[in-house]
This record gives sequence, C-alpha cells and structure tokens, in this order.
Amino acid sequence: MPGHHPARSRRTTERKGDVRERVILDTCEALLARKGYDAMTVGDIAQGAGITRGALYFYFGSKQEVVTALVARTVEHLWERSRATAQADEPRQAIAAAMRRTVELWNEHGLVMRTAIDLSLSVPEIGELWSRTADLFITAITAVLERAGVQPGTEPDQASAMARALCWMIERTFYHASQESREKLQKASSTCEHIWLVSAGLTV
Amino acid sequence: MPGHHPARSRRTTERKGDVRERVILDTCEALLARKGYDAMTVGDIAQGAGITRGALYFYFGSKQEVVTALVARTVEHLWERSRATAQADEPRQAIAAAMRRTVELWNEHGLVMRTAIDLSLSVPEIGELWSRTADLFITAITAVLERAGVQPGTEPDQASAMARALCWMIERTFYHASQESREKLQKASSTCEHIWLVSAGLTV
DNA sequence: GACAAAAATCGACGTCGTGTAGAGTTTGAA
DNA sequence: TTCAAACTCTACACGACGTCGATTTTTGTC
Repeated sequence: MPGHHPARSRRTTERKGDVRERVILDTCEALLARKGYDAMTVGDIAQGAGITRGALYFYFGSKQEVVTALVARTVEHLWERSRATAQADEPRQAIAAAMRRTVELWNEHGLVMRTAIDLSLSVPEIGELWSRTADLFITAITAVLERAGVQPGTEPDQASAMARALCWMIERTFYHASQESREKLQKASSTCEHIWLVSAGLTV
Repeated sequence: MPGHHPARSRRTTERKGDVRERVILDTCEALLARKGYDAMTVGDIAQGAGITRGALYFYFGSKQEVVTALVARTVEHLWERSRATAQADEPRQAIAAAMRRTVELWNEHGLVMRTAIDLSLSVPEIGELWSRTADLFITAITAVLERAGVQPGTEPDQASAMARALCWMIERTFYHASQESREKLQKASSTCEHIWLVSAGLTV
C-alpha cells in the first residue's frame, strides 16, 4: 500500500522505508489493542513508530489507509492459511478441521479481524477485503454441505444460503467470544460446530 | 435523555423543547440514512432541525448522545413489541411467529438497528442497550429450544449456548440482508428459520 | 396581564485532530 | 562526486467539536 512512489518493485535489499512501513503497521496494531480505533490518533501512531506525523503521511495518506494496510496484511495471511489447509473428504472431518483452524485464526488475529468487521461500513476498502474473505468461507462451507447431501437448489435449505447464514453465525459468535477469553472461544467453537453438523444432516 | 434539566416529569402540556427533541432525533435518523454516522456532523443535525449548534447542545451533550437517544427510542419500541407478542406453546409455531416478527422489526427499523450494532463498540451506552436487547432474544430462543426437547445442560448442545449462536446468526444475517432489499430479508428469514428448526431437532 | 423563573437560543471562542506544503537531509547508483 | 530519489521535518490551514456568557422566549402564578 505504498501508493506514493509506484516504482518500488523488484528489489533485493530492503529499503529503509519498507522497515518503517512494517513498524508503522505493528505500532498501529498495538495501539488498536490499547486504545481502540477512535481514540487512536495519527500522532500516536507516528510517535509510537518513532517518526513525526509529517513523515507518516509520506507512507500513508490517512489514518484509514494505515488501518486498511494492516487489515490487508492480516487478511493476506488468512488466505494463505486457507489455501494451505487440505480439504478433507469426509464431511465430519472437514467440519472439525475447519473449526479448529478458525479458532486458531481468531486466537492469533482476533483484534485485527474485529477491527476489520467494525470498519467494514465506514471504510469501503476494508469492507471489500472482508467481504472477499467471507466469500471464501461461504464457498468452503457450501462445498461441505453439498458433499453431506444438502440439496444445492431447493429453498430455503439450499446449501449456499445455509452456508451464508452459518458463516455469519460463526463470524459473530467468534467476534464476541474472542473479546472474552480463549476458553469462551473454544466453547463457542463447539457450539457452532454442533449447529453446522446438525444443519448438514449429520445428526449425532 | 434530556439530561440537563431533571425535573421535567409529570406534565400534561408538551414543552416546546419536547417537540424539538423529537425533531432532532427524526432529523438524525434521516441524516443517518442519507450520509451515514461518520459523515453526519452536529451542524448538519442542528441545521436539519432548524436550530443552531449551540441550541442543540442544550438538548444533547454530544453527537453520540443524540444517536444514543435515537437508539434508545427505537429499542424501547422493540421491547414493547416483544412484550406484546404472545408466546405460542407449539415450538414450530413459536419459531415461525418469532421470525415473522423479526422480519417486521428489521423492515421498519433496520437502519437504526444497524447503527446500534455498528456503534456498540465505540459507544458503550449503545453497546449496553443492544446487548440487553440481544439477551431478550436469546432468552426467548432458549425457551423454545428447551420446549422442543434440547437438553438444557449438556455441552456443546446446551440450549442457551445454541440460542446465543442462533441469535448472532440471525442478527448478522438480517444486518446484511436489510441493507439489500425486502426480498433478501424474506429469504434470509426462511433460511434462518430452517436452521433454527433443524437445531431444535424439528427436522422436516 | 404583569412578572419572575425556567427554558430555550444564539454567536463567538478555544481546542484538537486532520491533511497539505515546502524546505531540508540522507541514501545509493552512475 | 554528483544527482535524483527516498525520506524527514516544521509550519500552516481547515474543519468539527464542545463550552461560555449574554440574550430572548416561554411558562406558570398572582
């Protein structure tokens, strides 16, 4: 997101600015945890990164751009992880694996994910990023449901519609649980997994 | 929320200020729809209500207080409506009735409800208001689940935990659907109802 | 209907955070 | 060495917020 100076591609040695950029994002993440988005000021970020406001505006055009870059960095990581996870064939296993992975993601990046959700409305760029991420999950859930025998086409239990609802359930449940504690997150995961299983027709 | 002058209770004739207060909230709601929370300024609200900024600060201490009052007004209405709805005995009927009512509420007050959700984090007062509202729904869902035979105590399918997850599913699904169209809202409702039914063990 | 108290309104002010401008310094490749 | 780019800083202008004190209008009472 270094919008100002386009030609900083193909390069072996790391520019000083690349480091700064990373430090800025790290600082932003820390401040987000400590003060929250509204209370966090551009001056705070700059100070935390050891530069002045003026210098920060060389890297990012606004406070929103900083946070957008932070979200982008995190979301990038989510996508990587999603790609890396092998798709199990057996629905029960697939569901268990997916929930396990989701718990991990929220444990590691809960703060930024919550921020992304919160800012999805006011910062369209972030909204886009998050919605693309959600679509990834919805697609995956849909696949599992269909493999478990849920009809792809008939309303209202068509797989994709159900997948969407289940995705929002997981998002919101984890959103809240991740604010509390790891234990809550684990319990929330169990509950969501159970509902997912039942919805897939895999009753115990 | 007329915090400034406490002793305005028991009164038959309506003060001029009571009208203004209502006009301010109405204006705020309209602006919220047109520009969104961030873009909406205190000056905008005042101008829309036909007064100056200074006058508005006589009624409310801040922009947040105005929106909080608006949310409070709406939430009050939700509670009223919830109380008025008779609790059907038969689970299937109860679920159908609840979803029907939820669709109505989101159709009428979707904008303010979405705003309440968005500001739950940054405005603690609103967070409290909304969380209390959610608890109402969770309690209701729990009751239905238990009446349908879901164990109240055993993990992870204890009724209250499932109810919480289902509540968040409905909230988030309706949140998104109500931004699109009434049709989407209706479809979303069907899907949520289906998942709720299945979760209650009332498989078709 | 007059009059005092309360309610309501206004305009001006100080503060804070944002984003921009321009000038100066460092870095690195030719 | 030199020159352009990458980088940094201080200073400024703007907009929104919230406060203050003075002033006008409304309200209830005699």
